[in-house]
Amino acid sequence: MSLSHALLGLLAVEPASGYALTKSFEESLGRWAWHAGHTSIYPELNRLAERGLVEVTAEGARGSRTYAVTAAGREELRSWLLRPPQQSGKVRNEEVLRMFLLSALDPGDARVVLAHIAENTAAGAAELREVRAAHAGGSFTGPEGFGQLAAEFGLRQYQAVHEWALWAIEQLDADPA
Amino acid sequence: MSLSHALLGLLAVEPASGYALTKSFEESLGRWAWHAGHTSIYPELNRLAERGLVEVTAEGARGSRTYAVTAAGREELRSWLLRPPQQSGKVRNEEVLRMFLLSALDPGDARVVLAHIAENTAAGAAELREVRAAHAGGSFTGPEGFGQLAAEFGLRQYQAVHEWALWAIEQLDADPA
DNA sequence: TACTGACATGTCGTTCTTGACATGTCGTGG
DNA sequence: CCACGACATGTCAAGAACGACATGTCAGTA
Repeated sequence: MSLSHALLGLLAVEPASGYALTKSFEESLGRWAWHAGHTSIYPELNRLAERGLVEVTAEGARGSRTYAVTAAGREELRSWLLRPPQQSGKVRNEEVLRMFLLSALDPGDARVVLAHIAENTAAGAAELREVRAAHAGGSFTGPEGFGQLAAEFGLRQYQAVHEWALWAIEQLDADPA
Repeated sequence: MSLSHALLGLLAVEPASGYALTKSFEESLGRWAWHAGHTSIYPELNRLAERGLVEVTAEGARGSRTYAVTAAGREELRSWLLRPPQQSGKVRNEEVLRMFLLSALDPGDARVVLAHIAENTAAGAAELREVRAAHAGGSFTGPEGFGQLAAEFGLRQYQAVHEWALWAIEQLDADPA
């Protein structure tokens, strides 16, 4: 299961509580790579702890527990990341699905949807340019690098989709058959 | 559930059997937008038929049934596609997850993974350039357009990730901290 | 004729995910 | 001092998805 690796990855960069991890999923990881709510995260953390891949390193206010990866967890994460990517990874993305199904609409409707996409991706790109600026100048591994690599990735992704949408509108206009 | 809309979308472009839909998921839709196996597709088709969104229009050899969307199904699909995209769409993508977790590796390992990514995306882009060439010249709505829009989308996606990987390697080389 | 591989559809138990519900703490502002 | 919102963790039932298993047809070929 990939959720376990997502958690190991976040904890490998920086120890955190279940609550903090949930926030990470909401704000960055979950928007791009792997969605999960707290109802999946807490039980999974307990399972990882049972398997000895993470451990509680501190307990704070309001019953919070800070988890960190163990040596075994770090090794498991490394071997997963270096494992040759087998084809047929499960992909789920509702936004991309909408784009794939555009051809099912008549050209007028398709133009509307494409215009929405172009607008949203432009807004997203603008947002990420600010994030990137805020993270600029740090090192590229560790917590700093995480933000930078991710922001740059998302930004390029948004730009690519934005340009694709503009291209598609152009095609529709040129070929109203 | 998005699976139902994926099926409606494919059938709206062109009537097909469950088997043909399964192939579509394996070859294009499932690689980019929404993964599903035949064990999800067949029961869902039956459910859609019960709800009156699709219907069997022909029965062929080996017990095959060709489905087509009904007027109600087309309306449902259209309203879903035009619906304002609410934030927090569920995303799942193991490959992207790997990219997000790169910062958890030491720079040497990260370079290896990034090199793999650069290689794979270059190969994927080359493959899609051929697909695009094969689909060139048709109309942009209907079955033809589906292939063209999708191929172009995937190609740009691959290119963006490829360039991101090269950029990331450059950053690592420039900043070996 | 017999074999093989693609075509074609299905069930079933296990596992995963989700949304609703539940509980309690702590800091801030009215 | 009380209310509120953020912090913090959890359970549970319902629904969805996956892998393994199951069955049968049809065309080509050895």
